[in-house]
Amino acid sequence: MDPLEKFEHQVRDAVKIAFERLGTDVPFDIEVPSTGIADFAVPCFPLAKVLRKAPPIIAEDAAAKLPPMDLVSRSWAERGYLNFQVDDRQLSMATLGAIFDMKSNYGRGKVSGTRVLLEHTSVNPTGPIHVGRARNPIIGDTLARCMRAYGYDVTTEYYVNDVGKQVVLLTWGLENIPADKLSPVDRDKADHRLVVYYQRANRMMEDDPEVARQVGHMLRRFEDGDKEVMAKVRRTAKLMLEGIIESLASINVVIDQFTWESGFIEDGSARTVVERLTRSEHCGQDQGACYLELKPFGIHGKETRFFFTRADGTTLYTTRDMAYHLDKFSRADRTINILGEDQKLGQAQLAIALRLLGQERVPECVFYSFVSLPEGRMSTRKGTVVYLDDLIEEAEERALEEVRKRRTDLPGDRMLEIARAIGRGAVRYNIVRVQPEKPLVFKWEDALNFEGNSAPFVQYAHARACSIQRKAGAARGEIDPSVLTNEYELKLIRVLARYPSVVRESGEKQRIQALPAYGHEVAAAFNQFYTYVPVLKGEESREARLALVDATRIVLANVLTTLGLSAPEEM
RNA sequence: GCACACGUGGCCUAGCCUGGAUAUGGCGGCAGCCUCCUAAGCUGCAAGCCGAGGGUUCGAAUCCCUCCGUGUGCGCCA
Repeated sequence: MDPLEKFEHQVRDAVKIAFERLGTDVPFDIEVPSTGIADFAVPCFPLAKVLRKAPPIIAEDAAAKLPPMDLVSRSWAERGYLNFQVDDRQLSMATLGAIFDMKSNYGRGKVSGTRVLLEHTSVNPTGPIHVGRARNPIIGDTLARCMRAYGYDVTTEYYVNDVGKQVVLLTWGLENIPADKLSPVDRDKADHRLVVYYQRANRMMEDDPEVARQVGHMLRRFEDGDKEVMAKVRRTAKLMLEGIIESLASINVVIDQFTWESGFIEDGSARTVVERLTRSEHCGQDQGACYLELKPFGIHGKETRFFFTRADGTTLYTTRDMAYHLDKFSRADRTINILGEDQKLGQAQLAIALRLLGQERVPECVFYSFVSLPEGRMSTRKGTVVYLDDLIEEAEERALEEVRKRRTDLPGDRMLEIARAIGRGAVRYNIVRVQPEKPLVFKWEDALNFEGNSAPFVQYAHARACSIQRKAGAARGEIDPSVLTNEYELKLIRVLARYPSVVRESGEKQRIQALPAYGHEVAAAFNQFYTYVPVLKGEESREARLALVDATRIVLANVLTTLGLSAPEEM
């Protein structure tokens, strides 16, 4: 339930009537002025041509022809715009009414029943997640939450890459490298314990042709479908995955399902894709390897051929990915992939190939730019990586310092709990607040920012609201919103009223960065209210103000939850 | 070379899809605010040819074209 809806409808109806009285029925826009000059505005410029009059005159004329509106307190013409200010009392009642009716559901859209399969993360199980890759689960999980809030039936999925040289190499390393030849493990966690084998195996393969031969042999057995090798590799991937899942859990990312790449080899569906593609008129062969010529489909570059088998007939990653997408289409109405920008060409090729298979559906993709370090690109080999686990640990430690400074009264475990909420939240918030397609340079000072536009800023406002409520004691009876008349109260109410439209923006249009921005706006409006308007000593306004605090608390909690952040009751 | 993205005060960023009033916030800087609900807060000040140039339009940060800069891709890798 959107409290602003009925106001906008009334404005629209009234403007339609006014324009008709001026002799036109051209469609018009209603906008929300960014300057805050009015609640709604209708630009009259497009009518100038039709009515052969200057826009300011049209606005004046139309303003004079507006029918009476009970939800609007003021309407006026200004610089070619028709402006409207909604009635404060009506708005307060509608907004607080909607929030108290819906509580934790305030802002949610209608349940649509549309099944969405959202694939995200899907990092190769060869090492711990580093902050470059961490953009993926954070964007994916936040988008999933936003879409659920808007009413979609969302399932998240991780596509586990347990096929190919990387995991085979890691598996070889686990079997053949004695523990005493390894560099020390920096963290007692499955992925960190295993990655040293991967790094070591990589070096050994480069230096020693015999190792390369052994790994090559293992890979061939794997691709021939050797059950023993496949099971071994899968076990390795599973082990690594445990560590990755643990890291994800620490930033509140939970994945609903895991699909294993090797499954598409086992069940023959990758093979079926090959057979069907081979029948395409665009299919060609180069020394036994099959490809599609994609030049006619707008693919540019040095290589326009899209290979889907090797010379020995075995399938490639993209072939299996096609089988995976056909499987996804059978399970959901919409499929969304969160991918790094390096996947763009691959996805374009995939989309064309799927169409050649007769598929009308194509996956929707959200691409994000890479996170780099000030000194350049992250690379596991060069050791220029920051692991997500290290970032989280650092964030929590920094947060704990801050909590200790402020709250000497709390027991240690409570401090730790709050520090966790803050540290982890700060990490997520700082990733989602910028558009995915913008490049991101990782800087500790930004990632650990606890003030201004940050998660702790929003969480702090929530904690303040809770604190007032704790001190207020028993709940009130009926409240009269018409006593909420000062500028801080009204500003806050106007912000709270917009939440449903922000959920629509982030969930339907997939612009998740709108949500943290809105959270900041609510918190800022509340902090101003908090500074200048006494609540507990609010005398005859006390009950109404307590209701406003409660409404704000509900909205802040809803925003935080949808962002995957916790809403601490004290900080 | 070709393709795709990004370029907004010293730094980071919203707005771009769907053109409209004075371009959104934050960090940093400067100056203030705690006998009163948690100062992770609040107030004020300084700081912008919205990468450059052209076009479309009554009107362009927003749409189109060219150029410059940065990133990414163009494997019988995954």
